[in-house]
Amino acid sequence: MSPNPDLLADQLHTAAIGLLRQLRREDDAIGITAPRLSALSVVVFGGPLTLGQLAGAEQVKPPTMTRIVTGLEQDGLVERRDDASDGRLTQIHATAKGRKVMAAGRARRVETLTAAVEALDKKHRRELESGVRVLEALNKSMRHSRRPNA
Amino acid sequence: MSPNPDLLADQLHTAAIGLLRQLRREDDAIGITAPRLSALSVVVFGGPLTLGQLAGAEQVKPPTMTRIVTGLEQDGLVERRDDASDGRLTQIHATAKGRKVMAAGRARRVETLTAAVEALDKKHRRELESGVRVLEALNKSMRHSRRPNA
DNA sequence: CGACGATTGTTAGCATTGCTAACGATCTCT
DNA sequence: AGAGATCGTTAGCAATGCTAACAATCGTCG
Repeated sequence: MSPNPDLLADQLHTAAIGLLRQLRREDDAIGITAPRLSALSVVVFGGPLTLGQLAGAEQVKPPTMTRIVTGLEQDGLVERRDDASDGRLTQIHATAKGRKVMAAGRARRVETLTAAVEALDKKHRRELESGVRVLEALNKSMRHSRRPNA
Repeated sequence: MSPNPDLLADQLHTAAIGLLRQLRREDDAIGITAPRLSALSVVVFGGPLTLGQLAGAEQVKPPTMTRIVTGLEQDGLVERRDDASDGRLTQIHATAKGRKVMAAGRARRVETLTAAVEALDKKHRRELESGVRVLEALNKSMRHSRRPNA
């Protein structure tokens, strides 16, 4: 019962991959890809922010975020606005449509997952909740303990 | 403390996305991408199997798996062999190098994650373990409850 | 035995994401 | 004013994922 870190890490990895493969399909079916939905979520709930900040939040390089934002903009979900005080900055604002789509998309995005979670009994659901908490903490710690590399 | 399924599902989704973004970077640094490593894992541990079976196991369409296998083959990690009894089938075998790289890759792949897991105290580690168990069950149930679509 | 249909894998072509490198514009500091 | 830093974009590369269309092979049925 004392979890081996290596094994646990590997199992977590595998489980996360499997989960996302499922969800990606759902997202694709909605007509908005996962990275875009994720970015839109940040813009909608995190208020207007610059492209660089958004890239940082999504842990992606600026060129990648430029394209994602362009896509969202073409779909009318976000808006680019020049910053009044600093001409280099581009503020990304959510549009009304963006907010609407986000609400609907968010609901549908996790529909399958929600159904699966609902099927769990209370005990398992609580276990999952604890696990998610730990997972969130894990993400933060990994994000901050950037090592040079291998 | 009774977890709301919607919220929990969404948090899980977000956490899984964040986790994989981290790990993908590690995988990339190794020189083998996540889908390839995952496929290689199946071939190494799941014995020889046909391309179609591999595609099914990885929940990917055959054309996608064709390219992944081609990549692995060019790296000398797997081998294509014609099936003796059915000329349509292509059996995918792991090479010695493939097995070796797998072992090393697997270790390095979860290195960062392992370090993060190791940093957890016993209580949190056990919570994470329970969560992973539930997650695995969740994946299976989602995989089987394929709905038409939205 | 031969032809038709089903199965398997491949090729071709499209879209998306992710990166690095290089550039233009703008700000800041001297 | 000018030098250097910062921000976003463009360009170009690699990889994944899909659908559509094809070739090859198998199995069955007349």
